[in-house]
Amino acid sequence: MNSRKVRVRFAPSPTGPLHIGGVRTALYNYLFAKKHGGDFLLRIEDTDQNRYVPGAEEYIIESLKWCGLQYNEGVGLGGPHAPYRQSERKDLYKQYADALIEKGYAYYAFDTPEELETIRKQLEAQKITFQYNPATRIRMKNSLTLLPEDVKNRLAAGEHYVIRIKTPEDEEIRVNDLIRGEVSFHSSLMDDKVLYKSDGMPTYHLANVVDDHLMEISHVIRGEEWLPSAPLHVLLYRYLGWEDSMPQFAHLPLLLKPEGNGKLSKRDGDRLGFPVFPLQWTDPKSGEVSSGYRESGYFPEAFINMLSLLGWHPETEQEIFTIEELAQAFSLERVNKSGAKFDPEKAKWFNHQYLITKSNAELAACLKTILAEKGIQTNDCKVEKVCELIKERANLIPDLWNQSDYFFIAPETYDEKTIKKYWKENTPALLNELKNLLLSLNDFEKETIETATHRYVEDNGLSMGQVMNAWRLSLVGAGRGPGMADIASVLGREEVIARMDKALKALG
RNA sequence: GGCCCGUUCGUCUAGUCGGUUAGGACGCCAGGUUUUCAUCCUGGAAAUCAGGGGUUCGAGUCCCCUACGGGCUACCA
Repeated sequence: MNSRKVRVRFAPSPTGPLHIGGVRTALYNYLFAKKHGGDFLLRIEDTDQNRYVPGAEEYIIESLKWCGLQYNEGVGLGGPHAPYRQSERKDLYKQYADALIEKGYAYYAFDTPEELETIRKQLEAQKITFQYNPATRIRMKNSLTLLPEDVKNRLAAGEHYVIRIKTPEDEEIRVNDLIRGEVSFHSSLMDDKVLYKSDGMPTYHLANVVDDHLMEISHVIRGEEWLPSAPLHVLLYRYLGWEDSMPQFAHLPLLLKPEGNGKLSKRDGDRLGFPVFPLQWTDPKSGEVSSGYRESGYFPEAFINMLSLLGWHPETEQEIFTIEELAQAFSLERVNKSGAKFDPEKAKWFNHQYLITKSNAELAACLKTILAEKGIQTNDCKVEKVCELIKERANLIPDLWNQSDYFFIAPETYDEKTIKKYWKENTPALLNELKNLLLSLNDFEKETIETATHRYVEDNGLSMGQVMNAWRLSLVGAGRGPGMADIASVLGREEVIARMDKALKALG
């Protein structure tokens, strides 16, 4: 049992965009599979037709692709256990529900949703929560209480029914969790969950267990919200006769809101100003747009690296990992038990770490896209040079533009603070002298400019600050950016002189 | 309400076999480098290990209780 091949799955429900908690679950599954040379599958759990959201499945697939979480089998790819979409496996599940009934581990229930709702409401008034369980099922309308003849007639008449598990009355059910250790539940507190719905679809519980078994899943790595139903799943494996090959469970802690309490939700992102989704998502019904990491200018490697450390810690203090290194270092034993609050600031730091290691050509490609959107014409050589100069200053891809705009567009305004600090009475005279000096140079290479301007400062007993910062103000419009010789050489002599003239005119 | 899980600097966390000045990272602050910003370097503040009881020569580490947080409690996943 322990020597069997590692096969894990990511099994989202297409009810909307995948949020970063889901991506992390997929990531941990992926890393675990990679680490053990196993398989990683994508299964779509669309057994609830009412909650189906168009585009969600495509979104999930595209997200995994962007993150680089390549799966070996699954929706869109196929594989030996196809189909991988539960709605397409619909016919498969009924036989297992029937088998359970036959063995006496499940039963038909004819109570309508309305009837159950009424009972719930009545009990709620008495502050009692209704549970369909060993204690109450004898009072309900099901094949345990009805005459066999009656049941047969109802079924023959096509009456709506569900199939519920027959929970044992007094049994301790132990679930071994790879992250939490042994967790036990008492069966008397569990309910007779519906396994098969009246619409002919299985519920998550049945479909999940059946598919995991059929697909030979060795480890179920999923969110903590599933821990309470784990004993039900254990029971199902047992009743279906699959206990020997039951997968091992690992329930991941949840991702929490950055501030306040509660788990991270769709709303938090845009309220707090950071994405909760890997990709931008437009709600097909409301048209509401939620931002994504990709569109916000994160690199997938950085995004993945950041997520990997949210709830897991390697043995060393290394923080920057390629996905291969992550797979190598990953282990479920080192996954935390407690929920993690997401920190947008650290996410930016991660991106910066990746951004500065990118080649100038790669960054230039990113910047060129932005320039094109803005309709700015330029040449590749310049864009690459600009990227080299400003990469230390950028966190996200859009910063490539935010930190380099002045290379492409002359300043329209001049920063007040910088004016106050560096634009003195003698500044115009200095800039005019500097202008003449620049005009007299044989070429406009960085080194030439640097040598000449430095000598000018020295020969005239000036300070670097008073000359360079005023010059900077005239070319950039503010006190930021790389060295002046760099900026000037990229801008070119003509543009530099024009900007100096413009500043002299504007600031006097 | 019931059941289950959790609780180390603001945040992510190290700490797995009980003996540490409780370590790192992000962020923050200060200083340095730099013509500015950013980077970089150095330093700093920051957790009485949720609280209280035990066990022990000794507990963040083991046990119990309490508090707080979270999850689940659908013919949703």
